[in-house]
Amino acid sequence: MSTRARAKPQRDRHQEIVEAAAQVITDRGLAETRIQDIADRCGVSPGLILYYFGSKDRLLVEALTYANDQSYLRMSRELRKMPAASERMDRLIQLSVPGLLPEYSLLDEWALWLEIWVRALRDPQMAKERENLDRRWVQSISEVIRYGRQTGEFPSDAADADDIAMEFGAMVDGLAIQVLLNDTVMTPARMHDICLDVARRLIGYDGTR
Amino acid sequence: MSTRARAKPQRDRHQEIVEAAAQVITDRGLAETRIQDIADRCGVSPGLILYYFGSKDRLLVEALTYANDQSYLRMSRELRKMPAASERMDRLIQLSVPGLLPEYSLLDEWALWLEIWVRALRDPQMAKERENLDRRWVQSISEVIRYGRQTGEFPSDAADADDIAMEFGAMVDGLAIQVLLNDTVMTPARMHDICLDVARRLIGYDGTR
DNA sequence: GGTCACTGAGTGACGGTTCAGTCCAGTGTA
DNA sequence: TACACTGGACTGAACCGTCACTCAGTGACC
Repeated sequence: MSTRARAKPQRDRHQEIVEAAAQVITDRGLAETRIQDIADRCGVSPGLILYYFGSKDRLLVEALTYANDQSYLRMSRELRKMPAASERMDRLIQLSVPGLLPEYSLLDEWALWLEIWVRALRDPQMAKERENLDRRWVQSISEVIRYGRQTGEFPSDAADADDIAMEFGAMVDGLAIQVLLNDTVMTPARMHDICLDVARRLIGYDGTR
Repeated sequence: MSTRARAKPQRDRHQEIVEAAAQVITDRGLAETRIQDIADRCGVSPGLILYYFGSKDRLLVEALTYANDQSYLRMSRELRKMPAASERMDRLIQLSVPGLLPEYSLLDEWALWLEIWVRALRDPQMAKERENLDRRWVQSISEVIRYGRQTGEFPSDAADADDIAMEFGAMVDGLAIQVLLNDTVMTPARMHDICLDVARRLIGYDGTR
């Protein structure tokens, strides 16, 4: 019996699998992610995963970059809604602190960065991809700075926007790692304070905190 | 006549295995590290590894913390040799940039940090260990700052030494990740420049660069 | 003789990959 | 409308290499 109708309504399987994979990776970690888990999550056989992606590795890389892509786009969209550069900067900072906002915990997103980094150590394709992804994030910082300088909201006599963005972005990465790993000293609130502080010092605007 | 020694010269096997494990992890990555590899590296059977450590996991955690320990101690020793605080600070910075000094590439050390972080995501013991290790590094930064203030070499009117150290340490982490992953924009030299620059700005001393 | 470091041959589980075959939608044909 | 055929999505089971871990045994030393 079991005249199994095509259970799933024919949506884009490729997409569906990538999303499931990203989910599994955040849940169990890259090293503990099995094809079976991904298959289970979209109610499909392991064979089908390979049918679409050829190998586990190809899927993993795609899932990692896809997930990062998504959160980048979400932030981009958010920022564009704010008219003032200082608002954008403050929001950008909020959206960089893992665990600060209950509605966007970002813990998963940051955990995926760690996985990307480790994989990039030995996988040249991942290394290249990682650089692209990272560049984009730093760019959106420097865009906010330039935007503020253009509108006259930020002073224009400070350092090069790209340099500030790199420096600031690096600090955010370092702090986020600690927060993500549940450091007892570096809490989300403290990271948030530091970021606001440093941003204002580097860019030269004053917040309304 | 003295009794003939064992085939293996009786050195502390425990130690030997931990060192071999650390080596293998840096070579192949945590995920690709097999007991067999470690056994091979110290010319011993896989059984013996388990005989000493009970499980692979226990050995891995010990190896990761051990390796970190070693490089911390090495830096500590180095710094103590320098009389001037500014020299200490400059050396500390040199010893933080992966791939800057040919004699201490530090690439391995930083790669191990990445592995520690990922593991700490899901292993509470590793998370705790990671915090201890990290705290120590940050502390040695703030010690240098306090030392410089004590000797009058650094101004004492700037921010709290611990705060500066955390902030600076976080930035170093973030930059080091990029350098480690062969970023085309963030080279060792550039990271070095940024670090010197930021350190001088934060601490308020002037370098002789 | 007893203990301890150590070996090496298992063993069992796991998990990626393969593959032969099933099911079905669509298409062409009469 | 009925039927045959095709190609692609999908399954389930089997395959097979890999590894962590076990254990019975060995030889050296006290």
